[in-house]
Amino acid sequence: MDRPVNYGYPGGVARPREFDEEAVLDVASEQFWTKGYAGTSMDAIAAATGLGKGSLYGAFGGKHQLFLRIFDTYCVRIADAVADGLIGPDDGAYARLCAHIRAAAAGIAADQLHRGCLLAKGAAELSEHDPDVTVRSRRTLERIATILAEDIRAAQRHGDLDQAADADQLATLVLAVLRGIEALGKAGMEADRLESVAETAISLLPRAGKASGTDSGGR
Amino acid sequence: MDRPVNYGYPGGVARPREFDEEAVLDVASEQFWTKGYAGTSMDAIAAATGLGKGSLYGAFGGKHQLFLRIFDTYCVRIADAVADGLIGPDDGAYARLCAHIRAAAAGIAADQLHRGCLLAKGAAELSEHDPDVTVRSRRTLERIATILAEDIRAAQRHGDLDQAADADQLATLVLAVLRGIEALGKAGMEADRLESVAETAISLLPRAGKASGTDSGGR
DNA sequence: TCCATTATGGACTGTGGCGTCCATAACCAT
DNA sequence: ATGGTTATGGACGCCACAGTCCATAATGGA
Repeated sequence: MDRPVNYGYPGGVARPREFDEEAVLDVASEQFWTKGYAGTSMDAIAAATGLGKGSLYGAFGGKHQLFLRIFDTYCVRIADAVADGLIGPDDGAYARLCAHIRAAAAGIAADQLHRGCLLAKGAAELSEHDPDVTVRSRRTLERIATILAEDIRAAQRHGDLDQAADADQLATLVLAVLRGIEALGKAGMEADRLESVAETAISLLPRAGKASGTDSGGR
Repeated sequence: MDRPVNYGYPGGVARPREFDEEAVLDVASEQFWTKGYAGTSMDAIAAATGLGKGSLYGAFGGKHQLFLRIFDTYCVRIADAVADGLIGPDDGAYARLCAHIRAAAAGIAADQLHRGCLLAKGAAELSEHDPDVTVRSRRTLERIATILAEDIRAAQRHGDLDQAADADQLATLVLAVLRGIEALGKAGMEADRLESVAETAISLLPRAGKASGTDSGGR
């Protein structure tokens, strides 16, 4: 039940899978994404993939495990995408950051169905009662924040962002803005205002040489 | 069925309600808030209130209508709370804004159960497929944004915030940051980092007399 | 006291979903 | 061909839930 294929078989050889695991995961992912965890039924996945329930449960264990697996790959993919967009030489780090913020806002604004990000959706729906989801979402956000901070440090080294600013704090703020844009988008805010939020955020980033850095940090 | 009490009765007088409608709404609100819309059953509400299903349906119509009614009052309450905190004389407008941001972050950070805001939770769970919820959440955010913008304009008049900044855009950004902090909180980010996001955001507000206003807005 | 009207609460129905079970099928070394 | 092993797929059991129904209760006017 654990190993799908029986190597080192003592006497017999098992029947092989007839379906493409990745394809099934894609279909299931689509369902979870558009209809949420509670709104997606295993029967619907079975129907959409043409699989029988037995195969589904045999291959993935159950609804929760299936979702977790999809959630995992989504988290990795999205963090990888951020890394692809932001990691690079110091020269251009600032431009990459701006482009990333704009692209994120544009993507959310263009998402007519308000599906949003599966990470956010899954966290909002399940995180409260599902520690597995909480752990994964927090780790992913942590990774994204780290990448953002790294890019910000690069921009600081290159002289585009104020050296006095705390890169980690700034990164967390940028992350909050990105998640906030997503939340506003899901709440139905118009596309152009979402994009304007991105522009405003960019315009407030502490450019090098100017004042208003991180000084009177409350606490 | 519409009017609960029969005034101008033609022949008879109806039996009066035996329960406190507000109390039932409070209990139901608690359930929806902690367990979500899909996760809350009418049976659970009936059990928690001691009511029979007949009374519940007779008084509120159904699950969706009940939720909408709770959602409505929550939206009004939260927007009223923002108004209470932010509306006031120009002198102090900036301080009120900072206090509000800090208070929001602190509140989210202190929310051990990560219940978050019913507005955000409802929107995230239902907005995509429920136009009633979409409309209400968008209107509420709109109202909050307007209040924020008004306060920002007051702070500009008083000379605390840069007059050159677009108050509406700044207000939307602040709103995005607030919603973003909430999203990060629900995703499991630590309390002190959430509060540091608030401080960073405050420190980046365009203070009067300093540069870095809304100038090279992309596009 | 009787009546019209509405509230009450629990039984009941219909639907849908998760997970299991099992007869059958495909596989390959012997 | 046989046999041990795993895949397949659909029927099935079980449970939870939204909403309805109805016998009964409470109320004040006639």
